[in-house]
Amino acid sequence: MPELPEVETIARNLREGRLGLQVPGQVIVDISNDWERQIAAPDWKTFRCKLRGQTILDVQRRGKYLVFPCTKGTLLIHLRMSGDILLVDHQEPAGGHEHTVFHFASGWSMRFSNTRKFGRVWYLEDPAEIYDRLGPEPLGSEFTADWLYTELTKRRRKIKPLLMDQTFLAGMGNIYTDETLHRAHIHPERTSDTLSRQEAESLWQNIRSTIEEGILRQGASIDWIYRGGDFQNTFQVYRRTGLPCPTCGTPVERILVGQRSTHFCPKCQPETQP
DNA sequence: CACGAGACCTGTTCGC
DNA sequence: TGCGAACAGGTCTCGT
Repeated sequence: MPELPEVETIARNLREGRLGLQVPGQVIVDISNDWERQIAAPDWKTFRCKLRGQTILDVQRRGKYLVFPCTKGTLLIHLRMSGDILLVDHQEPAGGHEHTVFHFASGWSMRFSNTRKFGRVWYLEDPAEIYDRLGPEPLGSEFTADWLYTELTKRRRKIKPLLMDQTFLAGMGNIYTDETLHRAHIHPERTSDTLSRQEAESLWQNIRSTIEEGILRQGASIDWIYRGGDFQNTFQVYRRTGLPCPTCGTPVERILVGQRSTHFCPKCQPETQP
């Protein structure tokens, strides 16, 4: 589910107290867990032991990871497809999918709701081991049009799976990739090294503007997972199969690319370079 | 190196 | 109405 804009929104909400509690400054008195596989590293016992008593100093984001720097090490959470973070009073009855709960000294709990159990939690002395495997941030200064063009040229991969490869670029998911490629008029199956300099420039521009708009709109809320955002109201192609392309009226098509549902306009995004 | 298939999970929606 | 199939915002591993 959550891609960069949704994770960024959650991080800001937790950091700024928009869910009723500011997480920075909270002291973790204990952690409970009813599904150990959710703890990716270290093992659950060590995780609980090491994190108990620590203070959360901040809430940040890197790629699609939520990052909680603590007194000693760093807590990281990846929400994957169906994860969410809830802040509630200790007394609040538990939902059915909250497998890891952080109990704060303030009487509040931070619960990791994770319906499909894909999400994972880490406690690391040094988060570099996660960061090192991630590509640049789309809104960061290392991600330039020059860099993108050069890197596209070095590979011969379909553009959509490449943009979603977190080691290439950190944060793009299925929604934002489909919307970005539509805005840039690039077919999702174009091979990366066939993009012209001008197309790479447009792609760079549209990656940034799509992500920025997603953050401004506080992400997308679709299906039964409501996150408060309204980016879904601006979708041009994502999950709009058969509906007219807002630009040219041609029905939006759905194909599979890299096993992922892919939506595009066959007229605005031709397979061959115009 | 690039790609496809399968795995990991539960819930909702769709088609007959 | 009921029931199985398809599908869902992500990532990992394995085989070709």
